Amino acid sequence: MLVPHSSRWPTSEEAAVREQERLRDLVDITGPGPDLTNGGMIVGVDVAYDDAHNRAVAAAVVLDAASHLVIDQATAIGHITFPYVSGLLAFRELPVVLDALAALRHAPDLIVCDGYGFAHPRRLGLASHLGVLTGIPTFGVAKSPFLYAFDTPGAQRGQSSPLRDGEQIVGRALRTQRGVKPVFVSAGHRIDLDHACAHTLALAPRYRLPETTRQADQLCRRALAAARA
DNA sequence: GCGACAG
DNA sequence: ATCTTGTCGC
Repeated sequence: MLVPHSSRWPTSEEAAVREQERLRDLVDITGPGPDLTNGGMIVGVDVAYDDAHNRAVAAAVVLDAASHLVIDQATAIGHITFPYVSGLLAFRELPVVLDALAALRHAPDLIVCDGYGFAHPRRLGLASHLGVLTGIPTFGVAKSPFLYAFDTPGAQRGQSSPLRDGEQIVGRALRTQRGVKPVFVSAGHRIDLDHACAHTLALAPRYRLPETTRQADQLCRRALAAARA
């Protein structure tokens, strides 16, 4: 797919924060997102790290929206150019993620990220950031509540509770499987929270994490292991 | 000042 | 994220 390489990659934390403040005004977390009732492509992205060699490998795996079968996939390897800083994860992960997305045959209809979107100190988590850079609808599914508060959702699959930053609702704790910890969903760009949660639930019929994330996670780990050897 | 802190 | 064995359960 075509990916604009016009994005800026700051090297200091101060410049990164300024870039987030510039991009957050471009985010749109309203609307139903893409209509996938007549088919479509959902892509999951994830990154694995090799700190010893200062390298990162990203994977992008495209699933058919209806069958959840893998129809395309790509990986990319790159140098780590930004440290892990809570709140600035996008600057560490997205450069190599964009390279993996660029290697796909076609542009997907929806991107599922490992992490947050709107639920972020400046409302620009990596999912929202990636959405603004690509123009493609995105949302985030995280494995921990980050900085935010929530009440334990009901035990049944599909039950949820608001994820709160003070009085503001920034996402949702969603139970994708009975008897398993919830995941934390937030809107990224060009799709609202309700639709993001519906997609998350549909993508997790058997496991806690959506199939997109599981496939991308496995692929980038395999690719990193292959690069080491 | 100290600890917490997506991946 | 990553370092890491066995173990309980479907």
